[in-house]
Amino acid sequence: MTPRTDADELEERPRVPLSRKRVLRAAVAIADRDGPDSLTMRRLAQEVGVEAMSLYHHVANKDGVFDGVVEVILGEVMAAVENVDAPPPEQDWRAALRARILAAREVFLRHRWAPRVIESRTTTSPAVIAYYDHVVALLRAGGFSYELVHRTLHVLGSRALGFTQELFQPDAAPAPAFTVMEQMADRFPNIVAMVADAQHDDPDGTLGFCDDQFEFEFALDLILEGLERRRVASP
Amino acid sequence: MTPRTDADELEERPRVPLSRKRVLRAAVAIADRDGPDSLTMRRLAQEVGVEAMSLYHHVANKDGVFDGVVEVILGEVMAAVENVDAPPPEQDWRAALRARILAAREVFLRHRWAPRVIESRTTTSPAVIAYYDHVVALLRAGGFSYELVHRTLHVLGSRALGFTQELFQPDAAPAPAFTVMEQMADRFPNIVAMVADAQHDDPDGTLGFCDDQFEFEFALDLILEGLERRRVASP
DNA sequence: ACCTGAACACCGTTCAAGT
DNA sequence: ACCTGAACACCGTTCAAGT
Repeated sequence: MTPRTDADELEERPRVPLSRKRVLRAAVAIADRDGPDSLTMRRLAQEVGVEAMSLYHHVANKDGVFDGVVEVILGEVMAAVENVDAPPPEQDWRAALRARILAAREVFLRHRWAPRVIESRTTTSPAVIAYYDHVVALLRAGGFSYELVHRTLHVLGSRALGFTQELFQPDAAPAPAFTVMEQMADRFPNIVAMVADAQHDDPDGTLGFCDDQFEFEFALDLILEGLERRRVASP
Repeated sequence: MTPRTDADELEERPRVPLSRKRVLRAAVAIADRDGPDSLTMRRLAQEVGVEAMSLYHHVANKDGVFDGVVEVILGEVMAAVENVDAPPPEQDWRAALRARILAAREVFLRHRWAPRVIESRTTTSPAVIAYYDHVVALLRAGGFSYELVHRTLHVLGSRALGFTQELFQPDAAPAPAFTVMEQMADRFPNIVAMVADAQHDDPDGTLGFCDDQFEFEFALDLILEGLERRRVASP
């Protein structure tokens, strides 16, 4: 890739022809800035300096845009995972997988909207399958039977890619005021008590109630431990 | 509830006034039949025999419809969980929670589109929070510290409600033909090998490659085991 | 080959008007 | 109070026409 190409792709000169890659990069940029809901064909066309109908020469339709966006994100995941520094899986599969998952996770911290888009696809992207293919290889190298590999994919689910879709965040509202807590206490007494207990341990709230990274690693390690236990138990 | 009321609600007489409950029940019916994407205000109005604009007297807007749909579904979950036959959590928290989660899961097997709708809500439904409040109470009765309860909610995630959103189903295509397998083998050699191994164990394919219920319980038990281990380890 | 303008069929939602 | 018809501002997508 020459410097000239980069410059042409960044500036919006009518000369450089529209390409699928440029369309998809613009789509990711819009989602990063305003979220995936604001990604419309008209807006995307505007971003690349063209009329909406021109996009259809490079993508089949709007679903095709989202499919392409998933490809782009998984390209970033693959790059992050390949650069990981970890022991070979034959020696320590747990450390090898853990390091890769946490590296993949960093991509989704940069694109927090991406999990939702990936889960919205009706057919699984080949790029996602390719990622899981690598996970299968790693687990096999770590001494897993195919059967246990298969179960592992189900147990990990999207966590293998480095994200979990939380549908309930106890600390969604950052440290709600006491009055709000009192109102909530009627309907959700146990959760309110749990939050109050955590605030007792950390009165300044400096740590934040949910340390996402800590919680992610806690859950991941619990699961990896259970898998190792089953691996050594079965021949 | 008298028989007369039931009849009035089933038939479409102009006499029985529109109500929020009737709107939401119709919304669930449409989603059950054709999926949540086909749930539009105009279609929903048609289902209850009214013009689209009349709906706005009973729901704030389309988001309000989906919020209400989540309420309806969680009503079914609560009913299913209350009828569960399990030991009290003080005696065996694992059996108590497991039975409730599997009961909740049955609701989502009846409404397979519901997980997607629940996860699409930007603010967590109070009905969902109420469900998790019960889970917190159960774990506390089972001897969990508030800190471990909190972590448990993160580890379980939506599995506490009885579903997991799989983004990769190895058997999505039911037993792909050999030629397709050969093509896939280039890109996904390890997954293809895994599927082939499973077919070797079950040549007729009668079991199906992924037994959803089996996989769900395998993952759930692995997690519950890890949680119990941590519960007894911490004071 | 690539891009465009006008148009179509659909949305969610508003508003003033009906009963 | 509850429901409606017409209208508005937006979609994704098609099509025939431009260069």
